[in-house]
Amino acid sequence: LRKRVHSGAETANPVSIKDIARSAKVSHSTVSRALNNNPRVKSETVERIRRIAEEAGYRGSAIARSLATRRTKTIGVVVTTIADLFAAGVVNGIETVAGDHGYSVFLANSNADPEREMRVVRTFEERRVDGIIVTASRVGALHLPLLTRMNVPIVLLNNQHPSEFAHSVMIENLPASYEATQYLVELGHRRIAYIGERNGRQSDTERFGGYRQALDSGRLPFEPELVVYGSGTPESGMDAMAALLGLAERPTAVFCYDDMTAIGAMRQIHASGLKVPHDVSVIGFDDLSIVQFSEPPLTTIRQPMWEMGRLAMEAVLDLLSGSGSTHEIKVRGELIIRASTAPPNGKVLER
Amino acid sequence: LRKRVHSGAETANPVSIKDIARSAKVSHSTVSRALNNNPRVKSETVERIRRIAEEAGYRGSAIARSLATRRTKTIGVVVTTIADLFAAGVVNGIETVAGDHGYSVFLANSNADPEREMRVVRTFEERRVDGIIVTASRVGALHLPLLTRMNVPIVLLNNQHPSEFAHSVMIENLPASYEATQYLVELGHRRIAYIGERNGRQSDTERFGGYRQALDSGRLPFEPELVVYGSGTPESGMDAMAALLGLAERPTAVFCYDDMTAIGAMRQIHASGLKVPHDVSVIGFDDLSIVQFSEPPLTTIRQPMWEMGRLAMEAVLDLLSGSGSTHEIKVRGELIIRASTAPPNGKVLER
DNA sequence: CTGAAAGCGCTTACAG
DNA sequence: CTGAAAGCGCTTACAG
Repeated sequence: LRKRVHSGAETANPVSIKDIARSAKVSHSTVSRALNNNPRVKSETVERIRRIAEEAGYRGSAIARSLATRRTKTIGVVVTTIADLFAAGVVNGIETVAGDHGYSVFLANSNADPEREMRVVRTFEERRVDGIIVTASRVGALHLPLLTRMNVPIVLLNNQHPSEFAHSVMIENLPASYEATQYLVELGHRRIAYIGERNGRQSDTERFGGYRQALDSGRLPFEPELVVYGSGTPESGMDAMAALLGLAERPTAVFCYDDMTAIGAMRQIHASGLKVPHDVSVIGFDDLSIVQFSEPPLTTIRQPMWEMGRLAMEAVLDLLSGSGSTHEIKVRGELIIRASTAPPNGKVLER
Repeated sequence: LRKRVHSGAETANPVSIKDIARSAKVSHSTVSRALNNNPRVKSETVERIRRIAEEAGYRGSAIARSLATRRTKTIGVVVTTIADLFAAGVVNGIETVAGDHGYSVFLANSNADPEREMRVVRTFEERRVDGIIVTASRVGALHLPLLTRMNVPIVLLNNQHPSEFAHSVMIENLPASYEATQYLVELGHRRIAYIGERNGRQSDTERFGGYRQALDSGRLPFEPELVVYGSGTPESGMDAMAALLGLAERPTAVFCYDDMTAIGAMRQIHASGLKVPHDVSVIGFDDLSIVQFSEPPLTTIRQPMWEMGRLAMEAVLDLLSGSGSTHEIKVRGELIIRASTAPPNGKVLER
């Protein structure tokens, strides 16, 4: 059996509206109307044309339609990297509802590289995307003005600078972090650390804020030495945790900027011969699908990633329908209690 | 500060080639040539036109260009779900090299739903993508004939049915699985289990094949009761492991279809009060970025996901350049030894 | 209910 | 080196 190998050169032309007009002995205008279910064309004609189109394997050109209608039914999604369960979850939500509404999504990684970011903006402009969703990326901060120029709806998801130019979907960082830290306080912890994210900007500031407020309302002193920074990777979480474990008086609990950091923190604790939660309790943020299977299963704040993606896409759709609304959607996180948290030194909580 | 809220209705037209032709007092043909660096146009003219275009914020329409050139510089990527570290890693590789070559990627989730799969195929046809990459999806199996009809290069990545219609990038399952299992044999294990993936088709068959061959060459009997099936999720890995632990004589080691299954298996072992690797050694497959931080860090077969994505995209580019080559790319897995494997009962290996 | 015509914004032979 | 013209495959007023 000889392989059917495609070569770029031999592309055969797909059948067009004209071809089927010829077969049906009508004008191509009529074909267009029939295929678009225009009520003005006789239903028999519609049927006949559809049948012919079907037989001919006709597939309308979205390109030509876009040019004529000036709508591409396309949205651009930019993420720092898709190889990250948070971004992937969000994109999954976006793509699913986009598809349900006849929209296709262009996915672009920025890799936190300014040049790539510029390229992405440019590409989306040239592709004439109808809308843009930016997920937790620096693109928003740096190039929002450029994106804005395109005059299409832009929705920022957990982005650092929800400016006056764009709509947004954001997790409510502060109350969630407050709740997480407060839970540690209630368990009886007195030395609670925070491992932040150096490049987390507003998200980090807010999560830190919730931590700090919970300490205050628990009447615990704020100890600067208990706040260290990573970069949102397990490796950096390990380093940060190592620093905390090296303290004269080490913390008995640590609240982490995100799950990846928490996973690294747990690894470091174990590598140091200590146990989670007996020696150190750990809380993450995100509730990535895997952390319920970590050892021990991780207590964390759930961010409904898929839903957030859905909300962002729905905001775009609403804006495209001409609604003049402003979308500033706040999503609540939820504390999910698992086995990585316990009273200090494994003592049972009393009161 | 009043928010600038975009409404779908008010879209302003971007500046076109005609607008800048008017400013430059040349024909739009000349503008087109200048912008495309056609050597026939006088370099001063080119410069002047470029400057004007720059000032006017001109951004050429990829839509119009696609219609004229019949090339969209677009490729369609279909995955079962992007919310999966394997798919996400592959897509990251694809998108990065696509972007480097001026291609944009349409991402579509099939969610293993036949209707969605059909829709994806249809969409890619209408969008006139220049090429398609299908990642570990049933789409390949079910709708390859439909995709083939489009007459564009199709590259299957770890797909079940690399048929005669498409090009492929695949991990070499058998030697990798053989190596993993053989490693367990060398450690001294005599009862080695395999947790497969019910829907894994060819991949599962091959990984099982490697397992089986390694048993043979280690002169170990094949015990059907030591082969159980999950579905590639941690939950299913837990169930499968529970079944193995319930055996009269339980295995001392288990080779898993993938890392997600292995993570579930480890969780179950720990939940049963046993230890990895002391009581049961575990090996996964994939080397997802997180498993080096699992407890204990997971021994696994590394699949170079990003590279595989790159290779798939490069194959598409090669085919688009008119090469008549056939691409059947085999990638070798690599055994990464970490702490989830040890001799049975923690005995030190002797010999 | 249907057709002829114009137009969407480009590219590219064909002339000069 | 540059322009006029045709065409890519659709949609959509405008007529009838």
